[in-house]
Amino acid sequence: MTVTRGRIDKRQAILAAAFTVFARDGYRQASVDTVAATAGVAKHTIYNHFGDKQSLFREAVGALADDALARNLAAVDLLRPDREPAEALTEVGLRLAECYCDEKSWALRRLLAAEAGSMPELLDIVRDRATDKVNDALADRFARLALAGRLKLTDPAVAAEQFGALLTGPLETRSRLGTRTLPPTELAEVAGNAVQTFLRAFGA
Amino acid sequence: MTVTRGRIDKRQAILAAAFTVFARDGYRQASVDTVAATAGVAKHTIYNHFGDKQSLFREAVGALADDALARNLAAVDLLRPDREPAEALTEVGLRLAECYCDEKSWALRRLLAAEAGSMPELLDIVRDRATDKVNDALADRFARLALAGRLKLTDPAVAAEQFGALLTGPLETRSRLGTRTLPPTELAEVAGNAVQTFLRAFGA
DNA sequence: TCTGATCTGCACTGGTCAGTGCATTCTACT
DNA sequence: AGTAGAATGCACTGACCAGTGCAGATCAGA
Repeated sequence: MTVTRGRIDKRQAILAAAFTVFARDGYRQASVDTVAATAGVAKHTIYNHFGDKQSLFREAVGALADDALARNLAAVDLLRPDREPAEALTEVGLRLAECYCDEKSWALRRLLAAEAGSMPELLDIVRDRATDKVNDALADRFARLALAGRLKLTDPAVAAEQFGALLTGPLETRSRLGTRTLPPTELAEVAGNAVQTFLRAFGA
Repeated sequence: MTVTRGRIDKRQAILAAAFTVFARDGYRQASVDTVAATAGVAKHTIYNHFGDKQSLFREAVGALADDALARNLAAVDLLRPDREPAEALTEVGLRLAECYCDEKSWALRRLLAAEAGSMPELLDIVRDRATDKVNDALADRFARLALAGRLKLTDPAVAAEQFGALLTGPLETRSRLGTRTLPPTELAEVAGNAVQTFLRAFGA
């Protein structure tokens, strides 16, 4: 359609294929040839677009972070101050847990951990583009709930940090770093436990 | 001294060097030649002892898990039912946080995450030899405290899971997967926050 | 139809590395 | 002193892979 439409399509296809392959094989193990084959594209095309393997990896990770951000913010957005906290928190907790346990989210975290040593800037990319914003949004909602007298807390940021921890910690352990898929009932159980403890500590 | 003393010493030296190198370079990137050089040993000696690179890695990870287990259990052991829970929990929390933030512990977790896809049995090794036992010990202490009327909780295992999560979650975020070293004051802050929230939820 | 940019297929270089083979040396025990 | 198991040094194979070069195909817009 537009001047560079075909070019943009290739780029997207490459990024998607890249993440798939990196997620499956790991950054080092994955070969650019495999990415090219998966994307249905010549290896040269990849180098034309991204320069080298590392830049391709960075961009693929960034794209995934943007994806994750959108889904997480949509979940947090359900936490409106006029809703009953217990009910709203349970829904938000479950949604966030689902985001966190998404296959691609696990892959992203494993890739980050694997390459944190050699490419520490990756962590900043993901934090700047996703993690921090989700945490801020959650803290903002908590602050509003506190103002409305529906939560008792001194520091909304800490509350957000801990709500997240109560979800992610158990999920990480139980799903074995994402190598085991949790049944929906267990997801709900973890979210329920988190909300229960959170409200015991901070409920009005 | 004994018949195989020299042999055992070599083995230990290799395991220590292996973990150091794997921790620094990652499993794929690390070369057996580098491990041999670091251990001050011929490459052949490594293959004599461990067969191949993967087995060496497994054994090095297992040894680290044993180390970590000992230090974590020592921390949990401070939680005696006759102590004031607030005080004891704070001390235990801080100790556990220190264990968790140990340089080698971070390296171990990063290696696990990196290779979880290709060697899922690693996760079982570490869980069987360390994680599960620490959690069980903690749950056991919580159960005793509840019996003594010093905690109000329905499920000690869930309480232990969540106490751990309140520590590890914030530590993971703040230290950026272990790439940033937390100042002792921040460690204490995280532990303090965790204990405060935990006692708000479960304190008698 | 022409032109320039992009894409493709293929072959190639240079480098790394796991694992092996062999001849030699060391060490501990008898 | 003698012997067997262990350790060493070194050279080598086979495989994998990032990145490049080139010659030709494709497709856009003028």
